[in-house]
Amino acid sequence: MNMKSFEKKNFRQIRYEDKKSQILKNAAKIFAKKGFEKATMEDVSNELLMTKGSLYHYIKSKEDMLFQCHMKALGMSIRALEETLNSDLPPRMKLHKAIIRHIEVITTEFVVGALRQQELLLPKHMQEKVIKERDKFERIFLKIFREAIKTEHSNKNNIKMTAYAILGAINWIPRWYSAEGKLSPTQIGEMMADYLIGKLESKG
Amino acid sequence: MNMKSFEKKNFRQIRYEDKKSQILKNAAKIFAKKGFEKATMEDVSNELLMTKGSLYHYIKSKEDMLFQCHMKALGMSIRALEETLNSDLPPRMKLHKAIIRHIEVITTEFVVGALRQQELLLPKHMQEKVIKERDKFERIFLKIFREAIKTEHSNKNNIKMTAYAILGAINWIPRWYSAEGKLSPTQIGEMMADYLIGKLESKG
Amino acid sequence: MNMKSFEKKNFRQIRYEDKKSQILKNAAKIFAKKGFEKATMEDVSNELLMTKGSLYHYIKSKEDMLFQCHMKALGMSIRALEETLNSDLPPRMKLHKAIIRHIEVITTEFVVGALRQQELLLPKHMQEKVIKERDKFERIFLKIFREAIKTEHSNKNNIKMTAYAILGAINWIPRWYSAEGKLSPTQIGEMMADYLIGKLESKG
Amino acid sequence: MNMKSFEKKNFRQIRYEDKKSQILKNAAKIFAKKGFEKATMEDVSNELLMTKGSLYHYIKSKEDMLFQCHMKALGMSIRALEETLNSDLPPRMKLHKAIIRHIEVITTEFVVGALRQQELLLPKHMQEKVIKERDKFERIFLKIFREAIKTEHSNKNNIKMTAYAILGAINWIPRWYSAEGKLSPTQIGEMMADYLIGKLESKG
DNA sequence: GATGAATGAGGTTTCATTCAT
DNA sequence: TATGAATGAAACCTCATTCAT
Repeated sequence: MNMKSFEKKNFRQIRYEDKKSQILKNAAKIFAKKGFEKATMEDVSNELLMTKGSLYHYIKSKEDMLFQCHMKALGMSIRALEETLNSDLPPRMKLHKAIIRHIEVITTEFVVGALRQQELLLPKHMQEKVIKERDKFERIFLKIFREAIKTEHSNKNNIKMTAYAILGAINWIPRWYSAEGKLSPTQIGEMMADYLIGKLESKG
Repeated sequence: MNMKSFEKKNFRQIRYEDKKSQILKNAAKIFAKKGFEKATMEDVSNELLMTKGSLYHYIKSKEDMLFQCHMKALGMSIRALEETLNSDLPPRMKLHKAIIRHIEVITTEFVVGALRQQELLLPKHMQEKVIKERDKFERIFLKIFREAIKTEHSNKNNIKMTAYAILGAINWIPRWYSAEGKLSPTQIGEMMADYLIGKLESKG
Repeated sequence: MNMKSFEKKNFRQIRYEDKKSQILKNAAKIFAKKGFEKATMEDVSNELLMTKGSLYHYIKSKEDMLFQCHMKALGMSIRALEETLNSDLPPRMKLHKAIIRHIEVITTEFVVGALRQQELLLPKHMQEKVIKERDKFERIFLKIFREAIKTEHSNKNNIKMTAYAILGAINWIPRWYSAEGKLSPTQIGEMMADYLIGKLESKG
Repeated sequence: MNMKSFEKKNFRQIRYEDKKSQILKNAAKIFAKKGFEKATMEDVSNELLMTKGSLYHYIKSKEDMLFQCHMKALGMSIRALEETLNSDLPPRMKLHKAIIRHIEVITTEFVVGALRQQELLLPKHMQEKVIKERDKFERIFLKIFREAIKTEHSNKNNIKMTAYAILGAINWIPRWYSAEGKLSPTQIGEMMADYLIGKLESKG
């Protein structure tokens, strides 16, 4: 393979990845809006101005599409969390930041939020991978959380449940958040973080 | 119509309502487990040891079934809330109780929790009614909440958002709650309530 | 279950089996004419004056249909062979009769012949069952054959290969046999048998 | 066109024919293994380490591919037969040789055998040409056959049918022949020929 | 010549719903 | 009331073929 053909191939690969990414983005949007089962492959292809058949160059099946949306979305959430984990902030601030960042992701990027509801619809073997990834997310969050409350005396149940309470409060946001509302995601994040962490402090 | 036939009809009505109720209960269970679209009418009828056709003596359509499940589930939640609202407890305790009761309902009764995810799948005119009912629920909750924190100075955004945070934390529970876990719904309720409104109480 | 409902159920079962049988018969005919893959479910349903969907009350899939055609056809061949095996004819005559009967089956009944070509198209797990059944057929034929030539000294390879030669000559018949031709299946059978085992008889 | 470009073109033509031949060979193999309809153009191109698109430089369509496979295979069979016909052997030996040669071709070369099953799948106008070629094959075989039994008194029906019996016995071989078996194609040929011609002699 | 991308027609299958018995 | 049978719309997916690069 000479230089030219290499470049050419590379170029095509990029085009391919771009398109695939674009497909997943739109698919996620439509799944979020209509629900996975109600959304048809034609809905997705129409939105992208391609034909149903073309879609199948980029994805293997409708379920594969949902699966990849999930993984991409979870990947985003995880990355946001890891950035925060690896930052130089003091533990309490890390938690604060983590909450805000997650809310930002969940409300703005990639319809992450709405997808959170649709794991059920994946075939088992895909579900397992999604759950594994979701667990990874929760593990990181729990780590940040634990460090933030290290000084306080809480039993294990308490810790885990409180963490879930926080995640629940956050993950529920897409159910009532509207992009047209008065508050920006970041503002909501600030207020939520204040409330959710404030609760912790009151216990100390 | 003589006495006898009247009674007979009445008896039939009861049988009818019983059966219908039983159908909805089972349907909800299956919708919760497989998702509305993946669940077939045959799944539902098999579970009830009847045939697909018979189902239609009791319900109008599959969507109607989901709709009624929703309404029944929301009705339960609302009733639990109203009982609390009308009780003689002090405001702070009412909120505490409301949270616990809602968690109990959501984790034990009628698969209420899982259904919360599936409003999307109803046709618009049904969705509206469900949303109206859900709003009713939230209004009552908000009322209890506001009375509980009356003495504190919070702006409107704060209040509503905090209420949503609480509801989110609760409504998310079915996503991680397992009936086989160590903690009972009531225990979870206690701990959640402590975390979510503990500070309020410490101040109150 | 009272008498009436029992009868009713029985009646329905019979109707069901009848219809299924009819479906398989027609399907086999169409598969034989157009080939399995070229034949569409619509072809089959049209021929039967039903809708595509109705077909699926009786069969699980297109492949299932082909599979059942195979089994039914093989069953016929085997039954014809067993009748001959269990008859009181002398061994030589049994073989003679077996050949004729098989030719009759293969040319007249149920398009057995044409199907013989299409095992390939079944998924592996079905193929195995068909092959098992086909082996059963060949075992019986071989038994009849061996008994017919017991007195002659032949090595094992010879015997098996000769049997296959005979089966091949027969199974190939549907490729050139035309129902409009001058000779009836039975006549063809007589002549074939004469040629294929004539020498044996002259010796016996 | 100067000398150089002429040679160049010639060279290209050869390359082209080579590639085409190779494509047909592989295609036939795959058609034989999976069946024409189950085999995809991608199966074929993968086997050849090219892309789907490239295939179309060499063949016009998938059906055209099957067609050419058929013609090539039949051509082989015919050539083998003609060689035998034109040889100096005595008539009886010619028939003997013809049978053996045909078995050799059918079991070793070019998957001829398996293709024999798939004429059905060609569009009518191609089918006709294949049938014409197949008839040519049968005519030559019949000629050899007739000369071999000239001295014997047989009616016309007898002759044709016996010839078909022989062809059937042979053409069925690929259904049970396995390249790993103990007997070589030639050995099988010898035994088959002995049996099939032996039968004839017994009638004389 | 070679290839990745695009197409679209056509196939199988599912399933909510209706209906005659 | 109950039910097996029938329906038909709609969905997903495949794949031979074409085309621009």
